[in-house]
Amino acid sequence: MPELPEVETIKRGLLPRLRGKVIRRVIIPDDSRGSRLLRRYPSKRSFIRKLTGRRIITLKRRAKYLLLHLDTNEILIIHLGMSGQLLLLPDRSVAPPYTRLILKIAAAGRLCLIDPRKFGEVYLFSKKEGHTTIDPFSLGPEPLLKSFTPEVLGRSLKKSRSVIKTVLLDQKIVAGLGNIYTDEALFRAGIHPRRRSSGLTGREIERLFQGIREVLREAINLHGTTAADRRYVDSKGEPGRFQARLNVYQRKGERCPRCGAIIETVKLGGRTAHFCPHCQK
DNA sequence: ATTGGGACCTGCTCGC
DNA sequence: TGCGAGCAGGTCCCAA
Repeated sequence: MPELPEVETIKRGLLPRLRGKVIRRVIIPDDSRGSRLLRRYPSKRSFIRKLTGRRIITLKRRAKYLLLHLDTNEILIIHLGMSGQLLLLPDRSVAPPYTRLILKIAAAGRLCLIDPRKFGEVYLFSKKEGHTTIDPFSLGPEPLLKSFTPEVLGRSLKKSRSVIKTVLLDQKIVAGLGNIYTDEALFRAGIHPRRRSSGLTGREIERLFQGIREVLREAINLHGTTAADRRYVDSKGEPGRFQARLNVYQRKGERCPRCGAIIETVKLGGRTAHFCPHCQK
């Protein structure tokens, strides 16, 4: 579900409510197949022990990961997978169905991670001495930072032999894009998703760079995309509003807002790419 | 070494 | 109405 703009929205919503607060209790509800949530963290017991009583210093986002910096040298890392939600609910509310993790936060409420499909994952990462940023996943550049430039993008695209749609989904190339925003960025750039990334011209790379930046900024401003199934909501349960601005994603069979041609889809790398056959060459 | 395909999960929608 | 197939915002793992 959540791509960069959705995770950014969740982070912004939670930051003022969680900053400086203490985690009083950690609950991982029983799961018949054990906790897949902690599949890369060695021990549920030590996870709970290390979190309990910790103060949350700040919240950050890296790509699609939410990072809770604790008053120890550790960071709680949350990834919401395909179907994850993070809701901060009042103290005495009942945990919704599919709640996989509950953090009881003093003077804030219950932070519930809800995840029907169990693709979400959490773990604790220890900050190394002298490192201010963490990067355990060898992620590529943050697309909204200054360090991301058309040249940086272009160099990565030249190296790959794959199709541009697939390459943009690779988190090592650009961190934070998913199926929605790759489709929308390619539309804005006028590039067909099946083009070879190494064959793009300098001008096309420039347009793609701008397209990525613009679509992410606009989506953040509108609090992300709540698609047809309405699964994505922010930490207060509010849907996003960017879906009204989608040009191609989930608009198969509809008319292109720019030229009126019928939007098509194609399967690439196991994902559905949406595009306008007239505007995207 | 890349890269493409399947696996991991569950719920929902659509067509027969 | 019922049922099975196919689909879904992501990432990892393994065989070519």
